[in-house]
Amino acid sequence: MTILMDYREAMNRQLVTALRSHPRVELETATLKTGDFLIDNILLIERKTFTDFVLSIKDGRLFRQAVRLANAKKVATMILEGTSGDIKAIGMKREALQGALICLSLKFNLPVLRSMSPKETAWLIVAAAGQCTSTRRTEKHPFPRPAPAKRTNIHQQQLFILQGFPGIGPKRAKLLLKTFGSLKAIFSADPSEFKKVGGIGNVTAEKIWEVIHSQRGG
Amino acid sequence: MTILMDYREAMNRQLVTALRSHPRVELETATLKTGDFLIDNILLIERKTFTDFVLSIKDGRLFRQAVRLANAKKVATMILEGTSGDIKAIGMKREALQGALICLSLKFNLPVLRSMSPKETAWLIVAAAGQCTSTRRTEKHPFPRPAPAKRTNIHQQQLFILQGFPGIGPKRAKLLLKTFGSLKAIFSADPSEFKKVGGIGNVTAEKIWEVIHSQRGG
DNA sequence: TGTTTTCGATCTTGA
DNA sequence: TCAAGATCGAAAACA
Repeated sequence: MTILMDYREAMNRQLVTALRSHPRVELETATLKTGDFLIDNILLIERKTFTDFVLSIKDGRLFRQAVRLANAKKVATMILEGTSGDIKAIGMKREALQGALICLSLKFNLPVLRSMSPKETAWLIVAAAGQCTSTRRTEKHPFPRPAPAKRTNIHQQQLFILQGFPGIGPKRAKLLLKTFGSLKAIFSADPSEFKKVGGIGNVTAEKIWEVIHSQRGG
Repeated sequence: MTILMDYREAMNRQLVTALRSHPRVELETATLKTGDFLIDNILLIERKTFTDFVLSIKDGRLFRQAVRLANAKKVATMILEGTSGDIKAIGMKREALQGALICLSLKFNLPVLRSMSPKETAWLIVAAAGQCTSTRRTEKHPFPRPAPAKRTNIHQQQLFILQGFPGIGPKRAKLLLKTFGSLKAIFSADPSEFKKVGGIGNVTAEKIWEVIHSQRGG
């Protein structure tokens, strides 16, 4: 079994030692674009300590990573490492933790395994790899992935585009889309119709209309 | 939110009480073929105590259930209820537990959530249902879009907006604007017209059109 | 199948 | 110390 390990993880002595101690494991260091471990090009694993976990929630990194893991054409999982003492020390509310786990598991189809120590993390990696590879030998895909809950949200993209207009931030973008229903309706509206939307005045309405209708060279 | 609860779970007083205490929850008892809870016909949940869990591994019931849950066209998850003390009391080895969790998560694509008590199980059910049913959660906090450096030039603004569409970067944005002349013309075009622009093919054309015309709730 | 474009990530610079 | 800009590489889409 060949484990490609991201170079960052290579600095974790305990984990590396534990992995090397497995006779069937061949460990290589590489630069992985997504995830921390790639086993036999089948199984993709992201390892996070609780501290990492909390930080990556705060800066929104967690969910971007989750999307990418789910989109990779691999079996993907996250291993969350730490004890209940760690959670308390960080000061994370249990509800917040559970909420994040629900989101990862159900919205992103990314299962989360729990580990108490680097040593157990190593064990989990090997065990998971063993189950995935053996699965592959017997049947190709025993159970098709449940409906891809992933699928980038069109609504989100529409809001994103609206925010490109001058004077339009998240709040007004949401109001506009709610009022008009679709981007097409917004792009076909008159300045006077914009002003009916709360928070948009004369100046902003005119600017938006101008950007939409301005022709090349005019 | 309507929760269909299997009649066997109805005997769990603590759980039922906790569920009823949620104002938005409408609780009904039914005979479910698969799983223990079905929420809004979207989310399917199997609840197990550690004791159940161990027993159902031994008699092979666990994996048959997992197959059924995975095959149901719903978002499915298992809630494992109990404390670490319970595990010890049962005498289950940690490796065996982890092995089973790996199998459920990766082989059967059935994520497992952990709960300490019936009360927390109720909380988990409601929270999970909330995340699965409401796409509105993202509506509340749209991600802000980083603004461009210069906003003075109208032409630049138009290009910036076009780059908000999927698959559109600087090159294609410029080509689009050059071909159609104004944003208005682009937003009124058919997918087939997009494809005439060099560098834009089927996939991108359809995506753009979808973002423009997609209506709220459809 | 080869080439181009986009997109995410990292690195760097400057406040 | 953090944020915005430039750079780089990989994946996806085009032809």
